[in-house]
Amino acid sequence: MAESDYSELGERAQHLLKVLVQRHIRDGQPVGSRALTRESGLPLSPATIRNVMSDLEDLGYVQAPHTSAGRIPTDKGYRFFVDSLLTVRSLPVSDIDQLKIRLDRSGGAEALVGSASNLLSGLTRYAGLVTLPRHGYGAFRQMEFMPLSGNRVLVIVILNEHEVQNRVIETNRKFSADELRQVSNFLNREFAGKDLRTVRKKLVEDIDHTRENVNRLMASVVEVAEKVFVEQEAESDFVLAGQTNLMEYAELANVEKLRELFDAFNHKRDVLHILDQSLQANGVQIFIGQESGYEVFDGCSLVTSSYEVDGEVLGVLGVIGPTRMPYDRVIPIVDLTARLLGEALNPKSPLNSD
Amino acid sequence: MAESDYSELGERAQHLLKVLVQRHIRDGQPVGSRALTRESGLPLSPATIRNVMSDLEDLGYVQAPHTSAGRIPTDKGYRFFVDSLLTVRSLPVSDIDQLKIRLDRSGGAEALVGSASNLLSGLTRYAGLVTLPRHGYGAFRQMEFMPLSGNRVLVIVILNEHEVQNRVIETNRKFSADELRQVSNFLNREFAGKDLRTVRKKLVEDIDHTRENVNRLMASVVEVAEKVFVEQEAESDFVLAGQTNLMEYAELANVEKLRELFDAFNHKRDVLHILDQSLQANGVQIFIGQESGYEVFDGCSLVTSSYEVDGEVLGVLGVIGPTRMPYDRVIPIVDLTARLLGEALNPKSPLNSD
DNA sequence: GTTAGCACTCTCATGCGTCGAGTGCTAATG
DNA sequence: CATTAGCACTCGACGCATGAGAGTGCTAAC
Repeated sequence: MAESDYSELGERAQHLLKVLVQRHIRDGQPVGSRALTRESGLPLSPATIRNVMSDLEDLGYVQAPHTSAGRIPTDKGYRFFVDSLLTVRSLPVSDIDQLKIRLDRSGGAEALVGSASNLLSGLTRYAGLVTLPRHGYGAFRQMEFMPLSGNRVLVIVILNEHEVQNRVIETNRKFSADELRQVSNFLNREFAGKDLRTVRKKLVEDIDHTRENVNRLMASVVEVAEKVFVEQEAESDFVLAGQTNLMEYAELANVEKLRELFDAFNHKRDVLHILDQSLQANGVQIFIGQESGYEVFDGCSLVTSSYEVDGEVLGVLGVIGPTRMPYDRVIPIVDLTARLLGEALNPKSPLNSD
Repeated sequence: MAESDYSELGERAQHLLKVLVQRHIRDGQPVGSRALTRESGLPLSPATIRNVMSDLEDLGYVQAPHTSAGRIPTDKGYRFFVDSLLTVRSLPVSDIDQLKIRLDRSGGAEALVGSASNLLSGLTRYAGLVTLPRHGYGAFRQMEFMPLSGNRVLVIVILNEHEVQNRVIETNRKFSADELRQVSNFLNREFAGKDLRTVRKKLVEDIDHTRENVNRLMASVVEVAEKVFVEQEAESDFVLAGQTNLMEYAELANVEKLRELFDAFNHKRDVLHILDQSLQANGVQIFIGQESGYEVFDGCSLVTSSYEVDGEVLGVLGVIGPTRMPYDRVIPIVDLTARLLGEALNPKSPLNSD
């Protein structure tokens, strides 16, 4: 049998690795040569299998916990499995329905994201995570100002039907309610719905035509608006659901390990860094074990996908669970959730009665 | 020695119970009769102690894990300990300083509450929890309404310099911007700065008074305002910090138990119910084990205190940890945190440069 | 009421032998 | 030359006995 693949692994070895990983995913036990002869479907004796296993071990795809146990896949083994050997199942209708029905579209983006996270964790029984969507398009719908005491002004930015942000800014002088009303009228008339960059350019052009002080206000208003968007971008955050699910899995069952993991969730930094990597790529991405560069995630895998609205990537979602995970089931769940979330976030979608 | 106490326990038994609990809190082991003779300071032989222990066991204050182990306190034993035997230490200056300095007063109420929760968990190495303050006390400064599409109206409630809340509400008919302006003018003129409860009472009175002659709008005003207030009040929630700290403690170290506990934190309902009980009482309250009525908290204790501004209770804070907990240290921490939080929340406080 | 003495109980750690699973190696085989 | 049967070997899991240590309850004496 000639090697039909460029890889270092022959076809037979690949097939055996596939069976081994599948079996190990199923029951979590080390897989012995006898079991493989039975399940591989190949007409090979255990002894032959052992030779192949020995090769696989030398190449780093599998390892033996101790001398007289079967083999379990290494991270490298899992990596090869998901990259080359995995055949993704199509999702059972019941799951698809669950996702479609139970995704809560009634609230704002935050509620939506929370709901998606819950669904992910519920369907997979792992921890679900979804980053909050960036408001990359940078358009506001309406802006209002309200005078506070002193020189402070409350700026309210209405992004869409559900999202409202507010900030208190310090201006260089006191503005009356009337003045502020004028400003907001002007801004809303001229710029509502426009991209923020356009707004700023236009304002800079107009700067001579308008009275000095009001202009200043507008400038700082635009600054604030920008801050709102930038902050949204920077303040990237994610919603975690079902982290306690992870306590069910034997491979993570020692308290030490779990604590590290939970702490990582709380600090968010490391998790966000990994999720960021997924932001660029499109489609489902898989991080196995320490591949991500973080020791904490040893023994864990992340299955992620970016989600997008109108072709623009707004965020990432996914699940985190033990590396020993039924990828063929988890991948389509993550994939579909990402698509549904993107759709639900799209104000133009026919499903959204905006 | 005559019984100098009305309780079922003689003085000597009480003293021995106290020493036993203290020792058990210190090292977590069952306490034997020999250890007690040594540490009690009483001129008694182990045999005598054993007799007393036997009595204490019959009465349910202590129990023996097995025949030939020492005794450990039961929940009832702990209860008696904290009620009658405990002498609270005064807090080391370093802790007081930590609390005073590290309580973050720069942000709004939410930031403050988060900071308090962190401090609680940091100082005790248990989980800290703080409910968000009810806004029932204060005055709202200003209210504004903004029409959105359909029957939706954006309601903005400015509570103080830092707190601005907004809600999107669904009204029974469409309001024009002018109508809404009238409404907010009316509300601000009549009620700005008034206590929210007064406002509500006044509004309810007005609804009878003016039902006939004033237009439909006014009725809607009442309804709208009511909705905002009610939602504010109902949204009782707490901020949890350092839950992973709990994974350090041996008595909670099995994953099963921890999971139940964490799930309880997530669902919030049970925890909130217990915290509510503490809302009535003033001063530090202690819930030991299942006293609270929830099985989940077996093996755990909550030390809570309500916090108040100007004599009005706004919320509850506390820590949750294993029942085997150095109460003499934890109690003053909770107590002081509650007082500091109340002070930091008080807009009239000289510390707050409002 | 208190105490010394003693038999008893229970946990925990240790060591030992056995079993089962699975391996690596070697020599035989088609 | 790849494949296979056979076999000795290794390792973890389990059950069992054993002994030490800690602490108790009971009884009889003080």
